[in-house]
Amino acid sequence: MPELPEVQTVVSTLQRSVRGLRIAAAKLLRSDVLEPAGFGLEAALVGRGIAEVQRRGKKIVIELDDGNRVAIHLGMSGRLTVEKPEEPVKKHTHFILELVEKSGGKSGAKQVRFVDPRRFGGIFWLGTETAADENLGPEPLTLKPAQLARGLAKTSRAIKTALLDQKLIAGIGNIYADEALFAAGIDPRVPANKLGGEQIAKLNRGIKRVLRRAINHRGSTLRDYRDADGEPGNYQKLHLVYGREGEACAVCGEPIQRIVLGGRSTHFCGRCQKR
DNA sequence: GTCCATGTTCTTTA
DNA sequence: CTAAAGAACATGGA
Repeated sequence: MPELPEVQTVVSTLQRSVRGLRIAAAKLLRSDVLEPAGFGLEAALVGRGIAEVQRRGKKIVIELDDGNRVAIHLGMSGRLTVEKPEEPVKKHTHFILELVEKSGGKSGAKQVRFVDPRRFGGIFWLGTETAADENLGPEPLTLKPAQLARGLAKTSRAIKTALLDQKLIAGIGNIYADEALFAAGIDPRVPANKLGGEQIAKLNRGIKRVLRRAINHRGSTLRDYRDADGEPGNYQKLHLVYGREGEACAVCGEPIQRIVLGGRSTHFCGRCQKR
């Protein structure tokens, strides 16, 4: 469920509560969520401080005070939440980090817990060498139109499908692809390499506008998504096409259509979005 | 029971 | 060989 705005919100809430803390314990409750398989994750983490928490595409990157990094991908149903150690451990909890103040104080211990029922997500040990970047295209919030144009020119897939390709642009998923195409007034079925320069510029602005607004509203909660404090997002209320099949388009009143593109449901307004 | 789901990767097809 | 299309992964909710 988490796309760039949701992951960014988790990272922001996490930064506030765990940056600078020391890892007192680490428990991997389900080893198959870890890559590389069999890596000594717990030993590598215990005793280290958390230097920084960052986002790259849809990945959460935790940087330790020794320069090593671990990435967490939430997949479709994953959550990374901060909880008190005495809180009951939820079903499908695969990993727990126990954190304490660096200056000894045993009070105020907290845990970061990774819960992921569907297990499409995972934990990736990056060490100091592996780039968090691997297989990821540019960040959409700082993307330049010429960069976007270069990526889109390389493929004849429908623009909607191309936007979901993380190697082309990192962080956009099914919700924001539909919303960005509506914002830009572009038909999701148009082949990516058939878009004109003006349309690409419009799309680039649409992507940024939609993602920024979604971040301001703390992401979209459809079912599973929560930030690190357990709070849902609000942007789902402002979706103009996603999940609104049959409802009147907010701009022209035409019913929103739903089709399937690249195996994913796709929502758009047949009147506002042109080829 | 059926269908669908905020994602990615592997396999098959053209 | 390569790009695109399709299937698969695992769980739960409607």
